[in-house]
Amino acid sequence: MNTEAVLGEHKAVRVRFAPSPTGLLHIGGARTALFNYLFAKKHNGTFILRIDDTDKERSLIENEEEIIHSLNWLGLTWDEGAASSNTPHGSYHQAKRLQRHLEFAAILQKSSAAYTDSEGCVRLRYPDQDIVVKDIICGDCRFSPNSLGPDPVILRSDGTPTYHLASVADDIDFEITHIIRGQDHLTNTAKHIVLFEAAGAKIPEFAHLPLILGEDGSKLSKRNSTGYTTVKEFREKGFLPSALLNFLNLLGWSHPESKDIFDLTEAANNFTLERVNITGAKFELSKLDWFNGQYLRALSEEDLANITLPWTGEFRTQVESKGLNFWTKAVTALKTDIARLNDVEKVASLLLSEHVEPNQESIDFIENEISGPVYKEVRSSLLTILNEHYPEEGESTFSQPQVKAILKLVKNASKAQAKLVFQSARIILTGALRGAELDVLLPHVDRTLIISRVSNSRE
RNA sequence: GUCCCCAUCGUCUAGAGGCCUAGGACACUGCCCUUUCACGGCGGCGACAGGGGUUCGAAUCCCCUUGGGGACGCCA
Repeated sequence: MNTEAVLGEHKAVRVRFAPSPTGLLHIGGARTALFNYLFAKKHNGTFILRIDDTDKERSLIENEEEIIHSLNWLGLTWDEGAASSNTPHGSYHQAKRLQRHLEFAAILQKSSAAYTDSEGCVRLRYPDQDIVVKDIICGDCRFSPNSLGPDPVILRSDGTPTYHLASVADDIDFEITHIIRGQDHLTNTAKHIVLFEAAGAKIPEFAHLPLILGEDGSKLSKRNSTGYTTVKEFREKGFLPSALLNFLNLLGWSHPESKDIFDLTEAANNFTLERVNITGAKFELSKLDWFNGQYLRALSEEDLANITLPWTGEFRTQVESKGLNFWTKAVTALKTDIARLNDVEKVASLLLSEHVEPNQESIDFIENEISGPVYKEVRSSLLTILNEHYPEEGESTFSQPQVKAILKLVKNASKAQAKLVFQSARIILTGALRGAELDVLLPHVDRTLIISRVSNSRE
């Protein structure tokens, strides 16, 4: 049971990602979509998007739109299915395939593979023998029918199909060859195998992916209070799709050459289900932050400017009026200060504010009995020195050598430790103890702004 | 509770009997670069859950214990 054997049969690989629009796309779903995508690409197969909207009450069109938006944002494009122009099998929305599902249920009832219960539901009848799920990742899992709970409902008392029926019917009709989904579906798969057999259909290959766990070690869900879990949230927090994808790719899979940073093409070329782990993986945000930094810093100047511009927030108009050239140079110089895109507004503020509010760390510094006096001294000497210096002819900003020279004068005007002097200057000019180098930042800030920051700073 | 699955550094993982005094990445930390932060570079800390087997030899195979997770819906 391995993919090589399947390849040997020269059967065209067809996989599907089948989200339910009862919620948004969360990262577990995104990882499932990713692995389906990679498997399809690796085998020159077809990646299909199906919308599992059999729960009429809770399925929302907004959710469906957001799921599709998220998949597109990630770049996980599908070859066939919902929201695609390629739809050889008709609708890929389960709700629209009601007739087909009812037909399937009727066939099952006729062959007594299913029966109507006292409540009016149609249930699948379990066989007497154990059901074995043959899984590429998990190996063989044997279930005795009575351990799977009551016979699964396939038609509700109102006559509508449930997930089990609709999913299997569509997997058969869409000629799905490999079902790649989360391990939480393992027992469902046992039920589905019964359905496939009752339908006389070929049973697809299965691969159950390890679960992505929250920091507390339990299944990551929307209810998980720690951090964010939906792709939408990651997008809004300023993560790059490339970084999120790379991070997700390494949750349960490893590159054969132990590479850490690779794109979708590289992953697809090397992807095999045999390299997928069986153990659940905890999600750790700090690693995602690292990936984000790596991808952000690898961006070209042009891409960096274009991607960061919409994140300038309240400074956007000002940035745009100063021009793309200004922004490109400034954001490139300050890119080591950006971890997530929502840090960009802070960077814009450092370039354009007349006044900077010191953060708590800085206030402590100002109020400290050792550093406080240095701060005061630096503040007044900075004011004096700046009043005597002007940018070169025709410029509104100091050049980097000028900034360096000014800082040197400030440093020499004090007998205090260089470190304290520079930290003081940093607080006065940026409001923070940490951040970009002053001689990198200041050449992008107008002299008038610099002076007003100093005079507006705390005394 | 019943059934299924799992178990290598704090985290993600490499590892398919000797190449393992267990490798990499994140995090943490030290040094260098920097008259300040970061980025970067070079180091450090840090794991085969426990116990029995099998074997000349086990992180790797088997069993038990313990621990963890998942599933048991007219949700998907």
